[in-house]
Amino acid sequence: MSYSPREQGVATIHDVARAAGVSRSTAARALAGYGIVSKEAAERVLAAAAELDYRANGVARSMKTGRSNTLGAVVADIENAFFARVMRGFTDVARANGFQVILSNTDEDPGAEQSAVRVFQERRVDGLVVTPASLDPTGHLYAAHAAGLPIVLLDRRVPGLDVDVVQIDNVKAARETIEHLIALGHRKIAMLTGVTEMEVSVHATNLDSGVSTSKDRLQGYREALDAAGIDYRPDYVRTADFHLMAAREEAERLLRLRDRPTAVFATDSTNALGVLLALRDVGLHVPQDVSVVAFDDADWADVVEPGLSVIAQPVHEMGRLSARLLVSRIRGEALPPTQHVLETQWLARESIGPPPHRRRAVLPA
Amino acid sequence: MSYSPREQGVATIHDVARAAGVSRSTAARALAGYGIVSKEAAERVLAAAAELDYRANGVARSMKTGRSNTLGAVVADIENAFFARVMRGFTDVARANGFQVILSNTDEDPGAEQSAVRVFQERRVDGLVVTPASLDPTGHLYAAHAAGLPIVLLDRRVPGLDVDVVQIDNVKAARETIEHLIALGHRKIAMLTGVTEMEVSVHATNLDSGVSTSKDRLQGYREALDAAGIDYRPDYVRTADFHLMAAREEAERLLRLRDRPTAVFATDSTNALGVLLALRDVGLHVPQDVSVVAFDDADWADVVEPGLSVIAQPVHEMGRLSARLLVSRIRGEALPPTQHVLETQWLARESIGPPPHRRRAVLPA
DNA sequence: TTGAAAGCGCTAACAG
DNA sequence: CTGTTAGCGCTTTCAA
Repeated sequence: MSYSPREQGVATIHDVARAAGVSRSTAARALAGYGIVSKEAAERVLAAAAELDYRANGVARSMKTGRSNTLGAVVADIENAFFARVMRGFTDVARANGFQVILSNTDEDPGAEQSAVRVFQERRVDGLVVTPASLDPTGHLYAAHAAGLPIVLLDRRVPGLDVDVVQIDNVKAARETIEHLIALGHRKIAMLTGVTEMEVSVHATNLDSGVSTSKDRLQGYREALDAAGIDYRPDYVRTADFHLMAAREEAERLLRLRDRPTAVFATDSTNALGVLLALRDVGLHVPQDVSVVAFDDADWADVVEPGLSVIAQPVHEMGRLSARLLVSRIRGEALPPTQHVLETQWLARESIGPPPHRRRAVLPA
Repeated sequence: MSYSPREQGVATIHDVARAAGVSRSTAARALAGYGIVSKEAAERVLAAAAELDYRANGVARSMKTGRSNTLGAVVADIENAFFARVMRGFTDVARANGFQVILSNTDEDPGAEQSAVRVFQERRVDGLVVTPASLDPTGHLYAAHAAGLPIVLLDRRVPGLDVDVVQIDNVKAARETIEHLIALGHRKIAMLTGVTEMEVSVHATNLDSGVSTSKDRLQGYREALDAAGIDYRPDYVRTADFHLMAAREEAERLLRLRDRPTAVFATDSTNALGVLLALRDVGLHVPQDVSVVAFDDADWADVVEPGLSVIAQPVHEMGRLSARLLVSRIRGEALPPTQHVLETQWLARESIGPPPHRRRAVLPA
């Protein structure tokens, strides 16, 4: 009991070589399948390796080669269906290319993101995919990029960081959605969004310098209102974090406004769920009293009554493309950094309709 | 352009030592904070490290120490909300203890699981959490365990593998759920479940040798029926993989049986969603025509109409406990392997009620 | 309190 | 075709 029990795959290439009666180099060549080895030697090595249950030591290999065959993923929250699906696409492509994926949740906390990036650098990941938690303290991303680490930004941009970005056209998707509601006759359209930089963007003077998903979606919202000559009402724009109960509370506040909106635009599926819960709490009906529309085609969107109209993002493809970009950059196929804008899909279901004809100033019962 | 751009954190401890005018050993001691270093030396080293933006090379450290500070997670499908939440709990505790988490999806494919375990061993992870995709070809888990790698089984057992297991009492939870339906008057109770080992277990003669979540749930289902003197009907037990459309199709088949069940028990939230979709397709109402109950308290369970009654698993705690067990085992606090059975919670909502009084042999319209 | 030196297991010239 | 050799960057005795 005096050794550590952590002697998994205790056989080294040295042991294999000795058992096969060859040198370490020959054993290495036979095992990793490079260089030239005679058939008999290779067979003896492979047999010895099987016999000893040899596992190559990936750590030693990484140390020597400088590559870890590992990709780091820094996501906001793996519990959010959007990120879970994106990661699924990402890991599939990564694995198909021989890369493992290390995962880190930031919970939208820039500090957590910073330390995750640092740890990943120390681990010598070969590339990094990040959904940046903020615009502001991004020095760590610049530094990592400057140090030569391939980075892909997923879902969100960072100003001035010249790397590949995979996202959708959030401004356009939001604008078109709001235009759609306006065409139906709505003029009192509220928006429930995540916290990301909202505090900044709501008060920002120069919106078109904006980045970050929420900021873009807010901009699209405002553009549509502007074009229709509808005044922007700050009290119609609420921010919740990405947790269901927070969304529900904010939504309820929205629905209890004296001048209640006739439509609510939720920027993700958790917020949408919060809106639906709040509508029930308050006793309002969709779409007769309030129309609802949201980003992301959650698996339940077609099961709730009425079906939720959504802007579907190509979640898997966003993950897959991110992985492909990272892999090709790691392989040195260095194209100039590009912003990849994927297409969204509008899925019209039953949760939107014309606004109620008569304004009701008070809530039912 | 002749060097690789992959020179992140190019400064080594050697560079830091030289810049600080000390030896590598002293620099190492100062940086990692062990041994004894004079105050001035430490200060010079730290300053030099900051100046050079030094990042310790974790790969080299792992090579030397034999520890990677990394935990491997082999899960069936990160897109499934259950696993996503479990992983959230797991990564939180792992990170709090200084471990990174490497993730691998198996998609319920034993081959993928096997190669994932192999890769993790090669990467020299310090511990492994696994939701085994099958009972059968588990040689790789035995081998890894025998080689001294700490392993925790999550959600599912494997016969004879003497390691910590974190799960709920699936037999009991299923039995009580079915008993509840029987108490309401149901006698025609169907079950929609995942593929895991169902093919085996449905035809197995010796069910109580069973493992695997689905098998246990099936057993609980059968025990409840037996106790009530209700015959087991194979046509009432359908298996779908964990994808929504497959679940929907199987559920529809169930609902189109001539002798339609009056209640459906779904073993996870995706299957539950499939049942709800199928009910709508077929034009049946919950709970008047059919009662529905499922495992896992999905975030939408309270938003659909009527609210879905569920058996809630302590998802975060399952992940957190798995991580705690792994960490303490890695630290050598070796308790005997234990099976940790966590409590479920029955959340009664509106999706269950008494069966319809009159049997309808044909479907509406 | 510090430095020299050895070595973790592997890969990759290079020489044979 | 095969073996020798020299490290990758770090930690850790062991002497000084």
